[in-house]
Amino acid sequence: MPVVTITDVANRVGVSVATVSRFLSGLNVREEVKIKAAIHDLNYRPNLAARNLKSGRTGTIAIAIPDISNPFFAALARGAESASGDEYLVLLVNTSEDKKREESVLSQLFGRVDGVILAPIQEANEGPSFFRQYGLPIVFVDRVTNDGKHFDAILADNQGGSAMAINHLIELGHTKIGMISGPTNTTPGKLRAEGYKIALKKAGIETIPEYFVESDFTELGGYKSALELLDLESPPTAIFSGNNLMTVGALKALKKREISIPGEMSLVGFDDFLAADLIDPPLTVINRDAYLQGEQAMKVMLERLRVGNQNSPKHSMVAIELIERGSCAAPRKTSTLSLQKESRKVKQK
Amino acid sequence: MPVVTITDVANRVGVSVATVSRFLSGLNVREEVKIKAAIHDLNYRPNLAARNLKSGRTGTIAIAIPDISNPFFAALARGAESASGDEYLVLLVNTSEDKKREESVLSQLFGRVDGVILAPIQEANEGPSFFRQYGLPIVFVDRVTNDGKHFDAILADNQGGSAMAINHLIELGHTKIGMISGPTNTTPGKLRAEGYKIALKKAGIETIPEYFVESDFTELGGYKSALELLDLESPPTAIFSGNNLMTVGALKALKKREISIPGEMSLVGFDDFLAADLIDPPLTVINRDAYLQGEQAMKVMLERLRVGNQNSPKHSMVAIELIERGSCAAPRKTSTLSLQKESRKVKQK
DNA sequence: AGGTTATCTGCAATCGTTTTTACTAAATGG
DNA sequence: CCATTTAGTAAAAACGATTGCAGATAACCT
Repeated sequence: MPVVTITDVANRVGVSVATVSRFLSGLNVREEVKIKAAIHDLNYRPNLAARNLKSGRTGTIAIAIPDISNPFFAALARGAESASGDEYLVLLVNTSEDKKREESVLSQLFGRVDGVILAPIQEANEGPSFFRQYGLPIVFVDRVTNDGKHFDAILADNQGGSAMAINHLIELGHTKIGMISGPTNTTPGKLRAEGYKIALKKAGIETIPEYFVESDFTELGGYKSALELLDLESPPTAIFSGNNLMTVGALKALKKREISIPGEMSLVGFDDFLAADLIDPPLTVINRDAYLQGEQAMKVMLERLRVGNQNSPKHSMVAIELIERGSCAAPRKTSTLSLQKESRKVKQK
Repeated sequence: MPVVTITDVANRVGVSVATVSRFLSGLNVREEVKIKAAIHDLNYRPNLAARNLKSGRTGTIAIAIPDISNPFFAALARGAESASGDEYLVLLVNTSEDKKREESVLSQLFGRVDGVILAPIQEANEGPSFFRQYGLPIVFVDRVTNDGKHFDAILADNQGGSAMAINHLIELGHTKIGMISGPTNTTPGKLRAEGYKIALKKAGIETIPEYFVESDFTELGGYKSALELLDLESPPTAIFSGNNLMTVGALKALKKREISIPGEMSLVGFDDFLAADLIDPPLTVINRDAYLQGEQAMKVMLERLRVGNQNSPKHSMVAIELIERGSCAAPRKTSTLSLQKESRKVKQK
C-alpha cells in the first residue's frame, strides 16, 4: 500500500512541497490547477498527525461523556456538534462512568484535540490537572469537579429542578415522598438529593431516612431502589427518581408489583426521554434542554479557543422545567394501619 | 503555558530522549525510578500526534455512525467499545445521515486512526475509496456501500426480520398492511422494504402502492408517514415501521388521531428502544442485538488489524427476533363501506 | 580472568507536514 | 526606464516523538 505524501504531489507537478502546502492552506499558487489534478489523481490525503504536530492545532474538539446510551448525553452531544460549525471535527468518547477510564481517555486525547467538553465522573476527582497546566481548554458540562471554578462550565439548576418536582408532589398533597437518587458523589446526584431534602424541609415535612435510597444512574439501579422503597413497612405515596434511566427502572419495578400509577403511586423523573409521553401513564418529568446545553458548551469552547485563557472562566446555567403529564395525582387515602405506622415513625424520631 | 516534552524529562534525569522513550514503551531502563519521578514532577504527557506520526500506529479506532441519538447506534457503539480491550481508544463520530459530512469526516480521520467501523450513509456512495487505497481497515456495520464486498461487514438480516414482522401480522389475519419505510437508498431501508414486499407476495397478498410510504429514519418522518397512511380512503389495519424513531413518530400520529392500538390498528416496529415495553400498549418489535453487532464489528476489526489485508473480507450476520408484546391483534371486522372500497381497489389494479 | 553473551545506552535519522527566510520574477509608478 | 512594491517560490528548520545502529556496560560461564 503506497502511501502518498505531499512530496509525491509536489514531484508530480514539479513544484516544492512548500507550494503544495500553501495551496492546501488556501493561499494563491501558480500551478493551482495542476496541483489540484495531481491530488486527485494520486488520491492524496494529508496526514493529519503530521499536520497536528507541526502546526499545534488539530481542528478537533472532543466531548467526553459518561454514557453514550443515555439519551440526555446523546442529545447534549448532538447539540454541541451542531454548534461546532465546520471548522472543527467533533469526536465523542465514552468514559463509562469510570474514573480510571476517564483519566486514561483524557491522556489519550492529549495532543490530538484542541479542547474537550467534559462531563466529569466525580467531584472528588482533582480534575484533569494537566489540561490546565498545558492550557488546554476544558468546558465542563452537566457536572463539575472540585476545582471547577477554574474552568468554564454549563450546568443546569439541578437543585432547583429537584425542588420543583418535590413541590409539585407536595401541592398534590403528598407528604410521604421517596427519592431514588443517583450517586451523591457526582454533581447532579448531590444537587438533586439536596433539592429533594431542602424542598421537604421548607414545606415542614420531616425527611425519613428510609425514603432516600441511593444507587447508580442506571435502569437496574432504579429498579432495585424502587423495590427497596416498596418493601418498606410504610412505603411512600410518591417517588422522585434521579435520572431518566432510573425512572425506567422504577417504572418496571412498579409494573412488576402491579402498582397503579398515579392511583397508588405518583412518579416524577428527572430528565425526559424518548417516548416518556407515550408511556401509560405519560410520565411527568423534570426537563432541561440537553441539546441547548450542548450548544452552549460548544459556544463557550469556541470562544475560549478564540481568546485563549485571558478572560475568566464562565459559568452558566440552563433553564429547567416541569413537564406535567399523567404520572402524578393526589395520594390515595391511607389506611388506618399505615397511618398508625407513620405516626409511630414520626414519634420515634 | 510551558509545554513539557520528552526532552525536558530526559534532561532532568540526565539521560537521552531515547531512553525515556524506551521507558515509555515498557522496556527496561536503568533510571526507571528517576524517570518515573521526573514524569510525575513535570506532569509530562507524551504528544500523541508526534507518536502517531513516527510510529504509524495511533492506538485508535473510530466508529462513524449516522445518528448518535438513535438508541440502536448508541448500543452498537457501546458494544464495539466493550470489545475493544484497553489496547485501543474508541472514538465516536457522527455523520448525521449526510453524505458530504461523512466524506469530510473520514478525511479528517485519516492519519489519526488505525481503522474505522462505519455505518455508511448511502449504498450509491462509492465508499471511502482512499481508505482502501491506503490499506486502512474498514468494517461496515448495519449497512454497506456498493463496493462492500471488498470490506468486512457485520449486518443483520433486515429482509428476514421485515418478513417476520409481516408474517406475524398476516397470521393474525391482516391483509391490509402498510409500511412506513426509511430511505430505500440505504441498506436497511432497501432490505426492509424488500422484506415487506416479498412477504406479502409469498402470502399471495397484493401489494397496494399507497400502503408503502417512504420517508427518512426520523421521528418526524414516521409521524408524517403514518398520517399519510391514515388519510387514505381505505387505510391499512396494520402498520410496520422501518425503525425505532419512526415507530415513535407513528405512535404519536395514532395517538393524535385517537386510534386505539391494537384495537383499530396493529403496529410492529423495526428495532427496540428504551421503554418500548412500558408504552401503552407495550410495543411488538423486531429486534436484533445492537450491542452484539457492535462487539462483533470490533472483533473483526481487531482481527483485521492483527493480520492485515491478507485474508479475504468477512461478512457475517447477526440474529434477529420478533418480540411479541401487545401492539398487534386480529383486525377488527371491517365495515361494508371500506370493504366495497377495498374490492374496488383490487379490481382496478 | 578472559571471553562470550545479554542488556542497556546515546546518536542521529526519520515520520509528513508547516512556516520562516531569503530570493526571484513580475507588476507598478513616477 | 529604473526604483519600488507585490506575488509567488524553494530551501531548510522545525514539531516531538520512535527506532536502527553501534558502542558501552554488566552478567554469565568455564
